[in-house]
Amino acid sequence: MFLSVTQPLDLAATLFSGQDFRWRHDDALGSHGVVKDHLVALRQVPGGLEAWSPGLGEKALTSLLRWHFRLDDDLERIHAGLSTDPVLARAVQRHRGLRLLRLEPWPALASFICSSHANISRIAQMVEALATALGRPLQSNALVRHTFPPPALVAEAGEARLRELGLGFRARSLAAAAAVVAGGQLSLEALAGVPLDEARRRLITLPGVGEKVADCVLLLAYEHLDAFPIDRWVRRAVEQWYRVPRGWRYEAVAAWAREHFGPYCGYAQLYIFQAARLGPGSFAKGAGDATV
DNA sequence: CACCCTAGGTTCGGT
DNA sequence: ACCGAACCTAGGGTG
Repeated sequence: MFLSVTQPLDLAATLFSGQDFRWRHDDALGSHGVVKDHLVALRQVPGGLEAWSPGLGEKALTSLLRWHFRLDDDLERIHAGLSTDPVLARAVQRHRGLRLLRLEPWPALASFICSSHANISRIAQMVEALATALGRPLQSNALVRHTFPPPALVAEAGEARLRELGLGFRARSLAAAAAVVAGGQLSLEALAGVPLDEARRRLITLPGVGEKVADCVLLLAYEHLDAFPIDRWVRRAVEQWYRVPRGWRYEAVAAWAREHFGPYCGYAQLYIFQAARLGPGSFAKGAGDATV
């Protein structure tokens, strides 16, 4: 089916920007991924998206995509608000169409526990291994993808099995966090609507979840657009571009960001992250000579 | 081809 | 409270 999209949308940039790790590119099929246990294939075409999902009607697929791509966010207005800052204005202009994604809490939490000390392709590899080994197959013709396994199954798999799947030292944390969630000691459902600080405190009680991972989950899965996850890219960027002092604690930088960028600082983080990785002026190895 | 280093962080042990 | 190091492993860079 064709889905008309009038909002700015750069599909490839959005899908592979390290928010969701379930999307893969395929020359023949376009991009395919798994959203809320549905296999979805997408291709960007003039005026919108060509979308396809086995077993989903047009109405259901439309609402699934509006949900995932946050098509109800008025991106133009958010851009305008952020563009009062000249540094951000340039990043927004360059990466126009890069959108925040909306994710389910558990897959997001598990993915970002895996993100520790790994790059995007490595994270995607771990997440895919989890799904392939423990998830339910979703098949259509030659294409097979898998649902993301629920907490109980990940807990049941245990540390040793997760290590076999290539998670390394993250296996212990993920198995333990899954057990806490599966056992009901921490309800991810009950976190919805909880204020940022309190939700953050609760998430951080989970093994493998620190400030950065908690903020990623809150931003992407709990509608906290004022969360500002700070990884090494973002920290380096704000230190260099905004003269934020080196050595500021995480929470000090986050407070500065909320003050400086306002209630949509989560979107600001997205563009800063992308600009830091992809330049110009990127800190990425070798990016400087290619793009400047 | 062997070796070194880093990658979207968290945790643990020592001041 | 505040640093510093270790932690698995894949992948790219260097000798």
